[in-house]
Amino acid sequence: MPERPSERAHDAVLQHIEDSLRSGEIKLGDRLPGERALAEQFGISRASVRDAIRALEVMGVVRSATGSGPNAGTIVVSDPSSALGSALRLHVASQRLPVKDIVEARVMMETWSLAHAADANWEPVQLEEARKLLDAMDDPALPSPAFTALDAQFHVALSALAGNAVVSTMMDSLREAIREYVDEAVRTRAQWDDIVAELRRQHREILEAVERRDGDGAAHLVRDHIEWFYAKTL
Amino acid sequence: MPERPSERAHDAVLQHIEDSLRSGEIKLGDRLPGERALAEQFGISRASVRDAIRALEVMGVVRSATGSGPNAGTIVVSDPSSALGSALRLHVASQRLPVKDIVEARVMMETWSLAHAADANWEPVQLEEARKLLDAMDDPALPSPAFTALDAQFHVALSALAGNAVVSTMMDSLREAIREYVDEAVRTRAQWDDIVAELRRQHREILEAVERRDGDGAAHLVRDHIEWFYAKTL
DNA sequence: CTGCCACTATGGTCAGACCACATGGCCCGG
DNA sequence: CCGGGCCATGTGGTCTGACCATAGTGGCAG
Repeated sequence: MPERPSERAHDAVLQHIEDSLRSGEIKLGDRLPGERALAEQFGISRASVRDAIRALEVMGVVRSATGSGPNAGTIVVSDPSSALGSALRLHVASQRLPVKDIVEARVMMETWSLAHAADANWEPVQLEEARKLLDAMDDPALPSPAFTALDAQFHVALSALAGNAVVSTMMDSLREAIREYVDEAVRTRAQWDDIVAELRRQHREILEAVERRDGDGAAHLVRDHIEWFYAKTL
Repeated sequence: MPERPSERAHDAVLQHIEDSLRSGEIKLGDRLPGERALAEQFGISRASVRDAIRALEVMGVVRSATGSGPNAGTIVVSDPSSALGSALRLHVASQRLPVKDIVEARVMMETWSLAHAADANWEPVQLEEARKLLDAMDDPALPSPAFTALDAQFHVALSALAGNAVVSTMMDSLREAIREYVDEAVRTRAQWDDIVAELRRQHREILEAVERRDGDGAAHLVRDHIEWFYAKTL
């Protein structure tokens, strides 16, 4: 198999980073060598190194910052949610992925999460944080974008109870992908106050179902909750 | 709204492309202007344009090719699966996303797909293509990587029956994220021939359940199928 | 001891050049 | 008139070297 399809200069860096990540040689929070150092190390130009870094940044694997000190440079983070969210958002924009399917997928994941949360081992503090989010959402003076942001955090917090990082990450991504879409729809919506009141009620109801370990009940409630909201706004 | 959070030079291009995508000004299959043209158009350097193009490429929104002619240049494609798959693979490598959760998420999506496929309107030709994949997998001389590749296609074809682009895309991504992982496990596995024989049997069984519109049956079969396979190999 | 400021290392951007590649048309020979 | 080979052209890919903006750091002066 003498195939060498990846002669691209920056692929070498990409491959090396991935291998180092897999072997544990570099891990979350570590700083990568500077771009100039990597360029010399691999015998390629700094521009090509930047290509690789850019790719990693888009995928949410690293974060770059200028300046000096411990917070500067290229640091290994792990933020799959926003990375996947951005990608999905663009594919929604290009009409490759219908919004309807996004919502449907979200219902699938969220019902699954709550159904499984009933049998999972989560810390009571997790539920408490979700409740604090609901308390914050009770503020009548809250502008709608702030409300929807808290709403997103609440749903992510709930889905995290199932203990599956992939599912909650993807849920977060889906939400992020259509966030602007939803905010725009909400902004032009009359009767927003009435909708918010109903959302608050439904949220409390869902939280109580989770609290009493009623997985099926919580799943049904959240399905109705999401579908009601999207029917009302979109 | 005097906010200018995006001072980055390449963000302007990114934003413009996204807007053009959303407005339908550019659509799938279109060619973007050349990098030099874009640089002049936005008053930035070609390097910054390349940063934006690279980001789009990583997200699976465009594809770049050298040379001239209709197949060269930067073309709008829409390949979310491989893009999300690559990103997920790296996050698995960095141990941010456990393989166990990937498999669990895959079970969730695939059971959902088959359960919904029973009520969905799919073309009989879709089932026929899935069957052809199974026929190809009957070849006893098939090397294991080719078998698992066909297996992946079969599962994607099945999940496509539910008619949800987001779910089948994510399923494909999950599969891609742990493909090398699975292939490696399979390669070092004794009794591979026996496993393949059982996989073939289960595949036919699943296909038949879908064919007779038995959604619950198909869902249960595919759950057992996936969990059996991963218990056997990983 | 304190506050200011130059120094330094980082990523971000720019400019201009050359390379590898694929096409399409031109030219020349048949 | 036709066919094949060759080169002009335009594409992305890479390289070089420079300068800018930023943010810690450490020394220096008060």
